[in-house]
This record gives sequence, C-alpha cells and structure tokens, in this order.
Amino acid sequence: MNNQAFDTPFNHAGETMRWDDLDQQPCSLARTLSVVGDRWTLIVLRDCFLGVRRFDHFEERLGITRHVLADRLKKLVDGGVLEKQPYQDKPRRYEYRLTQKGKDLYPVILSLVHWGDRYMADEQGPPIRHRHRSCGHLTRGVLTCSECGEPLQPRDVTVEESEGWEGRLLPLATSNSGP
Amino acid sequence: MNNQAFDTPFNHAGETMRWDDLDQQPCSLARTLSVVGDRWTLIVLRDCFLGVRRFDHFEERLGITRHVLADRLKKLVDGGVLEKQPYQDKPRRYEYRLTQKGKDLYPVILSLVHWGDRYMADEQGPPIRHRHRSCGHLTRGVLTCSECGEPLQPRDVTVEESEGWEGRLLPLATSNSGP
DNA sequence: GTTATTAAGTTCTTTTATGGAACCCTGGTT
DNA sequence: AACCAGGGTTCCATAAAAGAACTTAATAAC
Repeated sequence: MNNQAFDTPFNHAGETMRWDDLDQQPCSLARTLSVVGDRWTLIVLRDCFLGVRRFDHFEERLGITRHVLADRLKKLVDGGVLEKQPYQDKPRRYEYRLTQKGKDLYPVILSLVHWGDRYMADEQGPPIRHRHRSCGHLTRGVLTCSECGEPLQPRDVTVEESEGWEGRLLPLATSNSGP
Repeated sequence: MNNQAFDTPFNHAGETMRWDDLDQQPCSLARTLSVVGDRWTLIVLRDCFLGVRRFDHFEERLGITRHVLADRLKKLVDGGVLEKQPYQDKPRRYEYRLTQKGKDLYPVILSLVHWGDRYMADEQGPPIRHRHRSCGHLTRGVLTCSECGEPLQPRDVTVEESEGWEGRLLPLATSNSGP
C-alpha cells in the first residue's frame, strides 16, 4: 500500500516514542500532554481551580501518595503552570498557585468535566454544578469559533499543515476531513 | 486546623486512590479521566479525529508499542468511545471509529491543542491550523457560556455541590471562588 | 526540657505498567 | 513453498507508582 504519509511523521526512525520526547513532537496536543498528560496531573489541576494550594490539602483530598504528589507539583512548577509562593516564614512554607499559563487550562478542565457530566454521571446526576456569575445561570462550556461565534463541530473544521510540514503530519486519505 | 472539608471527600478512608476506583469518584473530571486520562489515550484520539482508523496506521504514526496500543484501543471500545467495525471479510479485519460519545470529546482535544499552540510552539509556530468550514476563517475554540454566549473565565464561574454532596466535595475556605 | 504536632518533603521496598522484541493466525501473492 | 499484510498475543527487562516509614524545622503542650 501507499505508505507515504505513514513513514516518519511523528516518530524519528520507526522507534517507539519515549515520554521525554513528547515536547519535541510536531503536535501541539502531544506537547501539551508533555506537561499535563499525566494521570494525576489533571486531577491536581482540578483542585487548583477549586482553590486548593497546599501540599497536605492536595494529599488529603486526592488520596495521592506524597511521593507522586511532590513529583507532579514539581513538574507543574517546572512547566510554568503553577508557581510556588511563600505564605509564611519560620518555618518557611510554600503554596502552589496557578499562573496565567495554568489558568488558561480552564477550558480543558471544564470540557473534561462536562463530558463526564454527560456520559459518566450516575443516578444522582453530576456532583458539581457551575454557575456563570455574570449571567446568573447554571452553565456548561460550549466551544465556539473565535471568528464567527458558532459552535465548533468536528465535521466543520478542516486541518491544514503549516509551512514546512506539508505532507508530513496528516494521514493521506482523509487529510482534510474529520472523523 | 479545621479539617472538616478535608476529611474524606474523595477517598474512602484515608487510603490512596487506585486507578480502578476512578470512575467511582464523585467527580466528573475523575470519571472522565478513567476513560481518557491515560497518557496514550488522548494521542490515539487525536489521530482518530484526523481520520486514522486502523491498527497499523496508529502504530506507525504514533510510535506506540503494539502491546499498549491494543490495550488502549480495547479500553476505548469498552468505554464506548470507539467502535470496531469490519471493513472486509476473508480475512475479517476491523477498524476503529469514533462513536458519538467519542466525537463529543472534540472540545477536550481542541482545547488541549490550542493551549499547546499558545504555550508550547517553537519558532516555527504551531504545526497544524484549523479552518472553520462554515465561516472560512482560521479558528481557535473559545469556551463560552451555554446560556449567555460570553466567554467563560474561571473567575466568573462559581461551583455548587449538588444535593447529597453538600459540604463534602469542595474545600472550605474558598468554596465558591476560582483560583 | 522532653514529647507531640504541623507542614512539606525524602527514602525505602513492593507491585504494576511500559518498552522492546519475538511469535501467532488468516488468508492472499509470487 | 515461501512471503506478505493486518491485527494482534506472549515473554522478559525496565521504569513508574503504591504504601509505609523516616527527616527537618519550628511551635505548642505537659
């Protein structure tokens, strides 16, 4: 078969990809996942958006091992998503706060939550509801086009390779169509 | 300190959480992650949205081991996100296609991609651009309120516990505020 | 002035998941 | 008969996570 588009698009030489290489991939999704694509990381971020800031609060709420929590917080700080700020001296203690870069992950978190509300809720319904302060209604997030404001459906969006990547990122047969 | 809200909100008895329990958590985000929260799963889904459907195409594009790929595809099928459909007999072969449940993950994928476009791109800029067919413009997704249509900012959204969960899901001090 | 407590980690050992390679099965091609 | 294509499964070595105990620095309680 024609193997052109599947030759070496993302991996370097037919080798399997290492997680450390993820931020080198020519794909924004892979690069994002190199920062937040870990199982625990998004749950830690959920609590950040709920206002949790301290090591022991994360630990108690999440049921995460201290070992892994320390590691994930460090990676989020290294990735610029959280920042450590001292909240007392003697002894010096730090809390973790979302940076702007971190706050900009809000659409990701909210999209995940709303998908879960829709598909994973039990008889009791979703455990948490969101209210939009400015309009006063219970709300869910709708992903809309930045240009025309209409909701974005996968079928309405075509993908194009930027200069320098022509013919190397997208599968051949269905290059321009959604699922 | 007052430990009331941090007592046993998500974990059952102070134990750390197992990944198998994730879909039992009273949190839509955790439940969503029980289906798509794996490192590889979202990358597999990215390719699904680009039109990739077959085992060997996933393998070649992703640089994933066959072992793990088979496992992830099976979990996505079990989770109702993908479905296996025969595309030939003699020998019988199957391809993997997004279900509606899977297609509804589009906002998640697109949000992740746009965050990466913004924060993880190198000098070359984002490798892939999205064009909105109906309006013709290059687009990015904007998360807006389902009720009033305004963009949703974390600070504008308050969270409320549904009936039955009062006082058990949210941290105390900052129950109603964003980050 | 020992002993305990709080907050934030680190270190250790055991279990689980992943990476890497080889092998299996069905049917068609050379 | 040997080889290829497509879609897996089995096996073993290594990497990551769970689980528990130990560390540090300061404050509070007996």
